[in-house]
Amino acid sequence: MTKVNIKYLAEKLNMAPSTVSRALNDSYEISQKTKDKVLSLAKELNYQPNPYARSLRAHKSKTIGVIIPERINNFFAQVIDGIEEITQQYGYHLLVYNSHEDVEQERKIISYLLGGRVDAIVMSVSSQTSSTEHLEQVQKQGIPIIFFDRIAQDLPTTKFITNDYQSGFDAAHHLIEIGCKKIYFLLLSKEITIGKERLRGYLDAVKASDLSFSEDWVIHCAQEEKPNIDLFKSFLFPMDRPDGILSSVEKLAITAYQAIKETKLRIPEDIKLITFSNMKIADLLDPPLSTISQPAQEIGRECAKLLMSKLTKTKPSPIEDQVITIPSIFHKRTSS
Amino acid sequence: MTKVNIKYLAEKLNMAPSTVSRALNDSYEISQKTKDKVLSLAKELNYQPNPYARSLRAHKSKTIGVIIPERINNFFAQVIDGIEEITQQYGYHLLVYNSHEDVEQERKIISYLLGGRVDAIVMSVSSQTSSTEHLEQVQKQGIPIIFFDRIAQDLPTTKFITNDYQSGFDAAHHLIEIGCKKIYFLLLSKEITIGKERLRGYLDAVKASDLSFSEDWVIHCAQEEKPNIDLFKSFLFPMDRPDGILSSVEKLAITAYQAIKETKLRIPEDIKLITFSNMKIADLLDPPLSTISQPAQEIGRECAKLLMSKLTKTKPSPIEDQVITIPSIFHKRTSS
DNA sequence: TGTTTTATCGAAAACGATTTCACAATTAAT
DNA sequence: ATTAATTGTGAAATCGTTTTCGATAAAACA
Repeated sequence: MTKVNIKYLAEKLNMAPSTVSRALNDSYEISQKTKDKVLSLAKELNYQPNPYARSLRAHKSKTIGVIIPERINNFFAQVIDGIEEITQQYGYHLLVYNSHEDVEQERKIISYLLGGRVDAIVMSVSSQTSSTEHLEQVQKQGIPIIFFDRIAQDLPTTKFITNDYQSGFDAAHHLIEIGCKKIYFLLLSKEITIGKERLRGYLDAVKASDLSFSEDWVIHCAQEEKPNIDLFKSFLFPMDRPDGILSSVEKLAITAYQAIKETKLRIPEDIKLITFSNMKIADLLDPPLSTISQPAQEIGRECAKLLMSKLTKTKPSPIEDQVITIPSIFHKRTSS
Repeated sequence: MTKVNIKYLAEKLNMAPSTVSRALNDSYEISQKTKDKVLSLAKELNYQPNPYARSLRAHKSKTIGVIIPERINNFFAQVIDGIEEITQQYGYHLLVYNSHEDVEQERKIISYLLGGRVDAIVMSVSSQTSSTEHLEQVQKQGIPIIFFDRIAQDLPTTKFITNDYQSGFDAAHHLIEIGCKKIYFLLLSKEITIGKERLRGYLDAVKASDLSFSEDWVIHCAQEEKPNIDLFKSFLFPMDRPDGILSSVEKLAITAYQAIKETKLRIPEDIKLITFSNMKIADLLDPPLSTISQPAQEIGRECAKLLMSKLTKTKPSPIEDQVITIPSIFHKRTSS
């Protein structure tokens, strides 16, 4: 199989490669007759331009790097769908990486992307990420990087988040209103911004009430499921157990459901539960789970729109340092 | 910002670019002293090789294209995690595309990938895909392509599937054994292989029993949720409703659960249900849902292992035409 | 008729890394 | 002491496109 490239087409047509290239790109300098000849042969031989030669020449890869901390998660899957929906219209490709909530992995991935493999990066940082040197590096290299959901607050760039503080406040307030006296907050990591913001909302709501809040209502959970099950059971069995739980991430709420099932406590009679989650089937759980769901696809679309507008402009304006908030929606179901 | 490339390093070091390149690649032809000088400057200036220049030269992209029909789906997410786990060890990157169960999209994606953007493709075809010309094209171009789960049967390549026939048979048999007299089979599309195989297993189990099977037990569903809800309700309300349902894909089982909820029928007393699904939380549904779950990550790993072994060999042997079966696991829960 | 536009195309450089070939300089062999 | 082999490096070609810079011929103008 001889690979069909521009030079090959040029030979066949008895023309210069430059002419063929221009014809393929519909340049005004080329006569219609020549264009027709080139295009027809190109189609006949099924010519496909080499993207790497192009990228090398143009210093553009038409590729976006996407880094998420977890792939088996509806929220992130929806965000990527949203990103793809837009980028695909502009002929951009998506290189997707999973950091598995691991900073080291995240650093490695970033280093892969530093050589110009992608034109921009959109990411949600791992729950371990506290230092952001590796992310600053990206900016220094001149590669646009934007964040969503779990953001690197200090980096001067655009970040898309939901109204985490407000949602945390509202959810806690709701639990208080329906009679909870002791509301635990499940936290995956102190590092990530969303955790902090949701916690802040919860704290303010609790403190604004006349509940006797204590520091140990905030539960610092592990990444893995096993230790969390044990942890949850340890506070569910005693007499002074909580009567409400607000989970800052879906994963922990699922584990809590499982732990509660084992204790024979009833939801919502004995204990009420609300979680941040983009699960599709919260309705079908036993009992249906109250959730705060994020506009994931829209977040993805907004990220992509911003990047596309920046990247396709000939005069590349820098990405503003701003935080854009897209509100979440609270779905009250039986669990609360 | 001056971009630091090999030529720039060479100038700084007063050496030829070729020497620098060789030093960076740890060539035996270069003295240790020179290597040290080059490496230290490269590190100092944070040199990153340009992947596109490399790819152009080497005719290799170190990139794998992954095409799935649905992103918000645990099965496919797990498969990709499995693929990434392996490919990442070899320094390969993943370009991920969602065909949204649409052949046209699928064709478009394939055409993007034809120009040598990826070294290989691993995919699961859309439920609409009946003709496979576009997939043959890929092979003609010399790009290895392998399939998993939803395979293109006629293409001579390696395909990874689960024991769909057997699982279909076993699930149907199980429903018969626990007393079902009228078992409907939910089919997403006649086109896809897994649907056909699972259906075949179901049919054989039903025909081996003394149930009075009728063609209309096989329900051809739509892609969207709305019409399916109506469709399901239309056969759930009448007196001659089924007392068992076997769903060939998760999505349809979820919709069925919702429809059943609206009819006030009880699961499993009035109607029993089993589905193919990789849902993590089948346990937490109301009632817990019996599933046949596929070893998704392992499928992904096996796909990637095969490709890596083929691609990293200097003497590239062709990919065999074979079907590799990795068995699913049946999880009996309350719904059956 | 002579000069300037305009239309159409080709030659060659460039993108950044790798590799083939060649060539010194040094060391080993005869 | 002369030749052969070895070691370390540089020059230049290459991968496939795009683009700059000309070049030619035809058309338009004076």
